[in-house]
Order: sequence, then structure tokens, then C-alpha cells
Amino acid sequence: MAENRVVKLSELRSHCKNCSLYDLCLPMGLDTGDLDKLDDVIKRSQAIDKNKFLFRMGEPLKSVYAIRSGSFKTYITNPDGTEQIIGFSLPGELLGMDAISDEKHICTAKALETSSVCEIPFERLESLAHEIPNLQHQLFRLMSQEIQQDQNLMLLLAQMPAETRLASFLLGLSERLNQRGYAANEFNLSMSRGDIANLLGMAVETISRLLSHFQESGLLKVERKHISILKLQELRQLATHCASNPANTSQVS
Amino acid sequence: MAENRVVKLSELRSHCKNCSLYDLCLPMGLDTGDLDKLDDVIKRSQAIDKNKFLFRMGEPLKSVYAIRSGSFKTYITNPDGTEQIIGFSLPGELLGMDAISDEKHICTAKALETSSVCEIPFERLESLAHEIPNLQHQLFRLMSQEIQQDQNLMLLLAQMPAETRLASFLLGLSERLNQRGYAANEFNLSMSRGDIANLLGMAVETISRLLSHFQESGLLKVERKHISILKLQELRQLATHCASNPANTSQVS
DNA sequence: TTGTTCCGTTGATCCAGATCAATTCTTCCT
DNA sequence: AGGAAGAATTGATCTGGATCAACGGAACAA
Repeated sequence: MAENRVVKLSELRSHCKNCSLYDLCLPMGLDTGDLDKLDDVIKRSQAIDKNKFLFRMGEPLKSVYAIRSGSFKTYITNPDGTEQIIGFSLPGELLGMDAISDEKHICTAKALETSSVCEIPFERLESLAHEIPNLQHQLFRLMSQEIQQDQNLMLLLAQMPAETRLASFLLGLSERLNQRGYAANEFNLSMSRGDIANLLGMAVETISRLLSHFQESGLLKVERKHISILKLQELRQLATHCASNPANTSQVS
Repeated sequence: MAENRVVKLSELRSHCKNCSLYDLCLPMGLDTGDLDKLDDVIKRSQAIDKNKFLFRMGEPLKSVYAIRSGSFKTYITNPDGTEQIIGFSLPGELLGMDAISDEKHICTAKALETSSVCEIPFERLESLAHEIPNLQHQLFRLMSQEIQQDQNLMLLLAQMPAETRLASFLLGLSERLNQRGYAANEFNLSMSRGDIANLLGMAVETISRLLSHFQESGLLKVERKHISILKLQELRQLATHCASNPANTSQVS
């Protein structure tokens, strides 16, 4: 009986070929044979509880991780103990690639909610990438994507006002959730206001005030962690910070 | 006579194996045979004049570029025409890797001074990386390094005061120049004050004032573009922003 | 249940650094 | 050389958002 149940669970563990994240994640575009090879090196984890670490700054690089469910925040701890959040990660995204250069993790990854991941021992991944050109390309693509994301955030941080930062953050989250099959206009924030503030380089109070303003002007409905986007177009206007937008009454000037 | 000179120049073009940047650049750690293969696909460019483009935002990815001499700035142009500088690049660094994900460049690279590069057609590089595991690793390493650099900048932008940003920028530049065989404590800025301000998310006036302050307090000597670091330790203190800061309210839950 | 602690909201005040303004120094063009 | 445009410095003012402060509401424990 017990053995039977184990077998069933292992089927359910969803090999890459059955995974709903197939077309976002590492194995995108791989044919069946290659997929099986990749599957062989992947260890699928037990659930990771909220606030538990996937890896921590300074640890040697052992594996990279593809998120299967849940979400994580990654952050750097500076010498003086303050933390800087680098990003939030969603299912289908790869964590730990920043560690390749020094062979140790330069940031910490902490679960924002109960989550699960696919662990991929890095050495085996690298040699597999050498066997499978397509997989090599996927890795390049995913790293390049991370560079793009970081650069977009730099742009926000360097020259956008608080309102634009938050609007852009919410839209980005909405789009990424949508790609993953969730509703684009209604979702739950798995991170705290403090985490958002930290990522965007602002004070918690400012986040709170802006969410209130966005709600007052009818752009959003905000109920604790639950966000509904009511006026997508206007939110996009705010996010792009287009100068030529006199009609927008919701500008907090 | 003329022919004789051409031959000499082509020797001087410095194959990777003779290049002084060997241990920083892409071919690091490759053995002689592999080095020759890589050398075969590299096109060494004519000089690129100041203010000329290496590639521009939106162009399809054709090649990546290893800088041989000079320096570049990379920047994004946003919809409203303003620019956001992403970084400055020095000899031995690779440009264009951000384009892999979308197969087109997401930023523009412009020469800050007369420069030269090694052009590496990306498709050939990718297939060569497949042949040479070590080269694949180098590419992963360099991309990972870029992620690290971007994340460090995000940290500065998100929570460091102006003084810390500039000190950190100068130190970073000094270290990178030093790795490349230049003096660490004395160098020329190839970028304008405006470019530095843009990168660090500050106003030009603030850069100017801070440089004056740093000079008044004996940390630096500033003569137009020429910077001498006089008190390295104290500059480091400023850059880490940990020196004398009693009440440190760490954010992040 | 009742603390206790953490998270989020809102109001009042303050300041680092942006913006505006004026001037000088560089560079580059014809 | 002269002159125009751009780069840098310095001073004066203004403001977006940080910080300080007070409080309400959730989550969790015992």
C-alpha cells in the first residue's frame, strides 16, 4: 500500500515534460530525448516553508533552482546589517545564477510563502549544457533575461519618481503572473509592504500612501495583500512616466 | 615596403595568446588549441571613434564584443527620450550579452574615447562554446559577473546617499583599472560628470559639489578629468557607509 | 481569552539633494 | 583668431519623499 502510494506520488512529481511551466522554464524548446536527460539530474524538493532559505550569501554554489511553486525574495546583506532586496522570483524562474562567477552565492534566497523548487546540481547542468546545445542556449537566455530585469530596475531606481516605481512594479508583477496562467488584473502580494519598499528604494510609508492614492483615484482596489487592477491603461501611463499626459487627474503632483 | 608594414601590423593585432588582457577576458583558462579556435572566429576591428556606436538599442544581435582598448558607455533610451546609463565598460569586458534573450540589443553602446574591440559573431561563439566546455564556462562566468555588477549598482541606487554612491563609483573604477595594469590611485575619467550623474541617479551639480568636498577634505585631487586618490582608506569608509552610524534601522522583514 | 509582536496606515515635520540661475572654462568649428 | 556650444563649478531656493510619531488591526502564542 505504502509503496503504491510512493509510486503515485513520484508520478505526480511532474517530470518536465508534463510541467505547466515547460514553456517558461529551463527546458523550453528541448526535444523529448534531451528532456529526459535533464529530468534525470533534477532533484525535486520537499516543500520549503515560508521564511526558510534556499541558499544564503557566501555559501558555495552547489545547485541552481527552478521554482515550481510559491515565491522567493533574494537579497544582499551589507556589512552594516541592512538588507537590499534584489528581486522577487516566481514559478518558472531560475535562482542562483549570480553565483557562477565566484562559485559562491552573493545573495540570499528566502521563501515568501510555502514553495517548492527543482534543484539542479550546477556541475551536472553545466556538463549537460555541453551535451545539449539547446540547453546551453536556454541558460544563456535566462541569464540574459536576468540582466535585463536588473537593468530595468536600475532605470526605475535611478530616475523615476516613487509613483512610477510602484506602478511599474505592480504592472511587472501582473504580467509575470499572467504569463504563468494567473489572472493579470487580480492577484495576491506574497511580499510585505516593507519588502516592496526596500526593493524600490523607498520608505514603507510611501508605499502605503501611494497604494491609498491609487485606490482613491480608482486605479486599484487594495484589500490588504489582495490587489485588483481596475484601470490598466492609466496605470500604464503612470508606469511609463510619459510627460505628455495632461488628462490624468490621478497625478499626485 | 608597404606590404612589410602590413604584415607587422597583423602580428601586432595581438592574438588572444599574446593579449595583455588574456587573464581577464573571454579566453581566460583556455589551452593553446582552444585559443586558436577562438582566435579564428574573432574579427579585430578598426578604431572606433569617440561618440561612435558599437551597437544600438533594437538592432538584432549579431556579435558580442570584447573591448581591447578605450571605454564605452551603455545606456537605455526611454520612450520620453531621456537616457539611463547602465554602466561603463573597460578593456577585457564583454559587451552585448544582454541581447541574447530577445536576440536584439536592449541598450546602446557608445565609445567614450577612441577605442578598439574584438568582434565575436554570436552564433559562432555559441557553437564554439558547445565544442569547448571551458569557453562555455567563461561565458557563464562573464554573464554572472555582469549580474553581480548590476546588483551592486542597484544596492547603491536603492539606499545609499549621494556621497557613498560617488565614493563607491570611484573606488570601483580604480579597482577595475588596477586589474588592467593601470595605477589604482591615479586615473583619467573618460566619461563626463553628466554621465556619472546619470549612472548614479543624481544631478550633475551634486557630482561637482561632492568632488569639490572630497578635494577640500584631502581625499582626492581633482584636476578636470584627472583624479588622484590621496586617502584610500577614508574613501573606502565613505563607500561602505558604515563608519560612524549609530542608529541603523534595517528594513526587510 | 489576553497579551505581545509585527504589519500597515495616516499625519506632521524635516532635509538631502533636485532644480533654477549665473558665471567661467573647454572644446571645437569656420 | 573669434565665436558658439557644451561642460563644469558655485550659489540660492524648493520639494519629494524620508523620518518621526501615534495608532489600529492581524497573527500568533499560551
